[in-house]
Amino acid sequence: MSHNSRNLYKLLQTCESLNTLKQLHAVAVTTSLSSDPFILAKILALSATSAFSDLSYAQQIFLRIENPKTHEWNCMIRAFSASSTPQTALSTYTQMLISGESPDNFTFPFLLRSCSRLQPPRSGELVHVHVIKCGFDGDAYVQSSLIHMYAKWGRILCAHKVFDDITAKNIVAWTTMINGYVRAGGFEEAIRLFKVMGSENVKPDEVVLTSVLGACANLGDLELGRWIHGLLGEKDVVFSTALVDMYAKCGSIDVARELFDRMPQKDVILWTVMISGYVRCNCFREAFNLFREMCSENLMPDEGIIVNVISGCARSGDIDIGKWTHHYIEVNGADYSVMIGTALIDMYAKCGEIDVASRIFLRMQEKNVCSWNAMIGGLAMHGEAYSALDLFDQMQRSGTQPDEITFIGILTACSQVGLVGKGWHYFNCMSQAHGINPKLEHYACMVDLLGRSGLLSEAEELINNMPMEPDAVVWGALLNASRIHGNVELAEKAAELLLEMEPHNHGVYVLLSNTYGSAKRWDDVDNVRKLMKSRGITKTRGCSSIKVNGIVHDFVVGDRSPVRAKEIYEKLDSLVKDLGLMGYVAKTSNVLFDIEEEEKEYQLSHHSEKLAISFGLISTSPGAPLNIVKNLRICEDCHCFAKLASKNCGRRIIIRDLYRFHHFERGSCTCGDYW
DNA sequence: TTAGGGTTAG
Repeated sequence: MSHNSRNLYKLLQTCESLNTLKQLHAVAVTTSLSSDPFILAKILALSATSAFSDLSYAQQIFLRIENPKTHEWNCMIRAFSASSTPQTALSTYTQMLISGESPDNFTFPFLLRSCSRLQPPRSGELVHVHVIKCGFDGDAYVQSSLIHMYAKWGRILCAHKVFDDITAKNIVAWTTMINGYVRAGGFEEAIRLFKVMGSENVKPDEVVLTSVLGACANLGDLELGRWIHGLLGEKDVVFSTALVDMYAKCGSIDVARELFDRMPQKDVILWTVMISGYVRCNCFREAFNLFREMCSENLMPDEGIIVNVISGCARSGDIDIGKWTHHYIEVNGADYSVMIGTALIDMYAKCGEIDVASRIFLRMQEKNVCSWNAMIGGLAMHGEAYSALDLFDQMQRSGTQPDEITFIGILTACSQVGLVGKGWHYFNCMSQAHGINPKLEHYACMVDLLGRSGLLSEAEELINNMPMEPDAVVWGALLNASRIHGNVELAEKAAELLLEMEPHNHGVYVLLSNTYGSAKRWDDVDNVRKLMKSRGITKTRGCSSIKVNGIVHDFVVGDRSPVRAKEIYEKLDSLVKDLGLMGYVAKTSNVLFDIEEEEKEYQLSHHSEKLAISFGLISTSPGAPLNIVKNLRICEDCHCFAKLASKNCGRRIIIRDLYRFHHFERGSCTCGDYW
């Protein structure tokens, strides 16, 4: 190396921006120093893989290298492996082989990283064969890269096979394997491996412990999580973020917040973790406050945070914040991503604005299975069963493969309109045509569908033939169906099993009691109430909220204090009267007390008032006349007034057909409000 | 020049 070359090389080593690099490159060209292989290789490396890399610039340089050696090829493969087009790394590798250069131990880790980012198996398996042929299967770096690739593809057994074949496993191999299990949802296995690692005297570091924290978070293993915290304290931001996430997911949201506040430097992921922690704990106000705090600090929220905030709105039913966030996206960014679009569809659907959800869905350029699922599920939730089924056909025509969530939406849709035959068809289709084995949730949907349609013995038979143990949701569906169809015997059986599983679930007592009430078995009603009392179980009072112009109005059963209560109840009385003229007769058999018919009817209509208001049947806007909104319907079971829409104020209205509605609170019908 | 770690939608 000449004196000039050495000086230029030194300058290149201190180069920190693309501009400087380009200037130094110009110097090299004008002084003919670019013919020096060391100089050119350094310029190539900086343009291809540095923090300020420019891939097309690197490609231009590479093309001018006459006979690139393995080192230069590696440089390009490495650059492509991290680029948005990882498949280019593979074609570069092929060109390298054609050019006559051989891969070395550095080539494969880059190449395998590219493969891990592509759909399996593509060329990944072929690269694995090359690894073996070239004799690099004993290289520790290559082995870890192979484990990583298979694990990322979800082929955890292949990954484990590679792992098992390593005679001297280093900490990186252990970490890759443990993390592979965490990604695949094998949390217990991850922790088991971590313990084996300890028994083999491999000292854990913060990287492997970060993965183990992920397993603790998902298993709710606060004890192990705390132990890890005690072991390392609060290391770098990645480890500390995993700690915050672990505490939040284990329910210790306050500890998570303390840690978050203590962090000297907060990056976007840390903010996301804290906000999503609040959303998960149903602390929506805190989540939103933190989101605004972040925005006010001029930190640009990324996709993850926005998705979190929107999903918080979907769950809390706070459409105002949802719309604010939607507006924020429209103002600050152009098109929204698949994830944000999907979250918006879900939010609008759950907040009752299915038309807005549909418009967003139609506008989305790119859709994945989640987007279709959100829309199908949204339509099903709104009782638009046939639209949901049509969309399912469209989805298949578009080439998107349905998954297990899709079928939950489809079966829910069938349940809405009592499509028993179609329900069976889709249920069977799942495994036969799509290779998806029905899970507990699908069985619960089928039991619900059959049960509601009056096919109680078929529903019971399905439960008896399930390949897994039925859970509380499945028995709950049967109990509810038994209540609807007045089958006391079956209701008792379901309730008994349910109470074994969930002795404190007041909904079970309510449903059972209602079933006895329908059968006029007042002594049994009384017994259930005594049982509840002796077990210290109290029924939470039914409550609905509606937010009008930023003010939340709560309507609790029997509470007559809401704003404009007098007007509302007067309106309601006239509504009930009109309904009577229209031929509506309240079905009072579900009311539990052995009271006069007239009194029952009164209770029913005035229970319904809060729902009528909640669901927008009666406008409560200040100054606005109390109008009855169109599309009034009555729930045959619980007599609520409902509109052809649903709101997710912690409750859902599920529509079966034009004049038959059912009002649910996550699995148990709130008809139980009529105590 | 090479391998391992944190979040997020249905």
